[in-house]
Amino acid sequence: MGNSAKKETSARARQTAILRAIFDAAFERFGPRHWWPGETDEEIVIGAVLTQNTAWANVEKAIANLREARMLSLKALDRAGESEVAQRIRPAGYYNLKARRLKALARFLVERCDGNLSRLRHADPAALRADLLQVYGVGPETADSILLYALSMPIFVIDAYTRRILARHGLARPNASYDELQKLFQSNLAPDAPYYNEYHALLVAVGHRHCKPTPRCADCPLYRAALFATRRSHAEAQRHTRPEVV
DNA sequence: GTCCAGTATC
DNA sequence: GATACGGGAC
Repeated sequence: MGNSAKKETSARARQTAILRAIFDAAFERFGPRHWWPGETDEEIVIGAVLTQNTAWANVEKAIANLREARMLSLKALDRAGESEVAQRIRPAGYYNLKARRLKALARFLVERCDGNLSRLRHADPAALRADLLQVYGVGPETADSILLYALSMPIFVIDAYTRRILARHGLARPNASYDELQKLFQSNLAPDAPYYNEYHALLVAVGHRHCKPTPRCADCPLYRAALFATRRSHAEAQRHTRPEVV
C-alpha cells in the first residue's frame, strides 16, 4: 500500500472512531430511544410527512385525529378527499400542503404495493429511494425515514439536528449537502439498520436538548466525547457557534 | 430566498 | 411577543 493510501485508510478509521464515540456517548445518556414511535409501518410513513419541519407533539395530535376518523392508512388516505384530510391534520401545521403530500404518497404506495409496505421490504433501496424522491412532497429526509424506519433498510437519515451537530464539532461544513452528510455516515459505518435507527434518534435527542440554535454545551454528552476525538476542530467550532459562552 | 401554519415553550 | 419545530417545492 502506498503512503497516500495508508493516510486515507487511517483518516477513515479515525472518522469511524469519532462517529462511534459520538454514538456511544449519546447512547450512554439517552439510549435506547425506541424510534420510530409509530405502531405500524403505514403510520410511520404518514408521520414522516406530517413531521416535516414540525414538532412531534403536534404530529401526534394529527395522527390521533386520523386514527379517530379511520384514515390512518394508505388506502384510506388514497380514497379520502384532500380537504377532509387537511382538516384532520390541522394540528400538525401546513395542513393544506401536507394533505396534498399525503395524498400523493398514498397514491404512489397503493399503486406500488397496494398499500402493503411489507411487500417492499426486499426492494432495492437505491431504486426505491429514487422513486420516492419523484413523489410530490417527498424529499431526501422523508424518503430516508421511510426506508429506514418503515422498511428497516440500512439508510442513514440526515436532519437539521444532524447537520448542526456535525458542523459544530468540525466534522462537516455547515452548508454540506444532504448526500454529503449521509455519505459521511454510510461510508464510515457498516450498513446496519438497527444501529442507524438508534443513531439518528440519539442525534435528535442531543439536538433537541443541547445542540439547539443557542447551544447548551455545558452538560452535553458529546462535549467530552467530541473533545477527545477532535479537540482542535471542536474548539474551533465553539468559537463560531458560541460567541458569548466559553 | 420565500412560502407553508398550528402549537409549545421561553 | 418571539422563537423553534424530527422539510420540501417553487
